[in-house]
Amino acid sequence: MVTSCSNCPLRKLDAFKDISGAELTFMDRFKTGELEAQPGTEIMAQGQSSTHLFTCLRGMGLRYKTFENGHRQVIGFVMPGDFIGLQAGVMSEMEHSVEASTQMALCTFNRSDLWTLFKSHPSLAYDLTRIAALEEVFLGEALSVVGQLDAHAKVAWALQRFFTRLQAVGMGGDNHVPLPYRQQDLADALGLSLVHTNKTLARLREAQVATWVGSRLTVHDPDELAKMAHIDLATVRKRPLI
Amino acid sequence: MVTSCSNCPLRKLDAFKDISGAELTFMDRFKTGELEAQPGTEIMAQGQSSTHLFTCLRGMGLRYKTFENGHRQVIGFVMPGDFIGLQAGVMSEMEHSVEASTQMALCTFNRSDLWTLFKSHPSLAYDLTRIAALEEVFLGEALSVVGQLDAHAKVAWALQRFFTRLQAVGMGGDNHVPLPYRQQDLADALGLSLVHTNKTLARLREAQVATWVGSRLTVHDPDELAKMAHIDLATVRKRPLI
DNA sequence: CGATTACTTGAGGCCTGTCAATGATGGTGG
DNA sequence: CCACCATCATTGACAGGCCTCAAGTAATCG
Repeated sequence: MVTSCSNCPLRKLDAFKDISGAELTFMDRFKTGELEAQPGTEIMAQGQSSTHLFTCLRGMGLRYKTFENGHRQVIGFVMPGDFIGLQAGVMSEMEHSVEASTQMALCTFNRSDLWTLFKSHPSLAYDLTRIAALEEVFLGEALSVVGQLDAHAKVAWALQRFFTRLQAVGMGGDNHVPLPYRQQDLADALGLSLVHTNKTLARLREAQVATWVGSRLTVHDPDELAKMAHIDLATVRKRPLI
Repeated sequence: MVTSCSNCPLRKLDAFKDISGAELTFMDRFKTGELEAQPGTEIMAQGQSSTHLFTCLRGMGLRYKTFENGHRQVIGFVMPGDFIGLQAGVMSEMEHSVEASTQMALCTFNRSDLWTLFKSHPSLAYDLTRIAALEEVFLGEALSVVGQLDAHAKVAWALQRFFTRLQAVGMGGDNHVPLPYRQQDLADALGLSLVHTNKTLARLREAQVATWVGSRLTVHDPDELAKMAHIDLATVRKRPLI
């Protein structure tokens, strides 16, 4: 049973931009199907091209790069509404891998239809560019955090981002969200060791600011968390959904 | 005296993709003029929108974000052929600032014409998306380097990237390129202190691998440099020029 | 119920930051 | 023409944040 783009549950959310009826109709043709991915599955692989592009419909995953020496950098976390494979779409291949952390449902598109999208629906093309620019903004912020902040602020920033992003897509209650990652994932995202990440999380827990236990992140003091993250208030942007 | 896009000296370079005559004609109309920027000048400011977009024609600059606590993260370095202001173009505002390090010549475009570009020239829109994706790739790589490598490898990576990128745009001789930045800029890009960056550069110099003195970077041993940078050989991509 | 995976906690060491002082260079004004 | 100042590069000493090593607990699974 495949949900049509017109009935997409994500599109009802406030976090995503509205699009016109004509574009919705195109999207329904653009979408070729759905794909279920099991936890631990690699959805796209670094250095490979792909005939398919995806949008995350349900579930969560992560993007990462691996070095030849075994080190891993988590580039970002994939959540409902995220587009996957833009790099494979407009360049020869992906520069990072994408892996499912939970079970995921993905909308699939044909890469070969992308050019049609650009030719016949410039507003969708514009949205796609905006998505790329948003990704660029996020990476710039991540780079800044990893480069300039200490471990305490790094972890606070990550939790803050998780919280607001997941709230925006309607997951979780008023002071908690699901967070089905491992501490190792967070450590690899922030350029910290697992041990130090663990100890930093413990401090945040003891300070009654945020508690991340068993796939659930509870934020007791959002203001304090944002303050520790050294970020001027979260520019929550409406994002295009493709 | 404004150079037309058809005669753009950059377009002759091997580093940039060719485009069709029709698109060149459009580019000539799209380009509204040129702008000279003096060293130290802020070209675009973090948090502001802009009516103009730019392409770097000559000279070099840098992109950076500043924290409220005064820390600065250099997001990237601007070189000839780089597009500036995509974020301001497709979103409300820039998330980082851009500043001239040397005197710069910039081609200027009207932001309001961007939509026309998307509507009438899908292949240019495609190129623009590709530019955004390339930026994303670079930031992902930078994030990985800053997050995972030690100071020695970080500096080696940066010098390696400077060298190949500047060679690609035809600046410098066969074993040297101009590098008109300050050590502080590099330190802020890599998340290192100025002092440690300086000492690391000294080690690379003593090891006869690369020497960066007085705005000139000389690479004595490219292979060793790439090896120290822990990067599987530099995917040198042709990039779109807009 | 042994094996596996993830989380937790302590101890010790090193990489890198901070502080501080000196040198080198270039621009400016008396 | 030289004293003065500002900017940037260099070098040494010292401290601390974070990493590594190591061991133990908890939870899940076949």
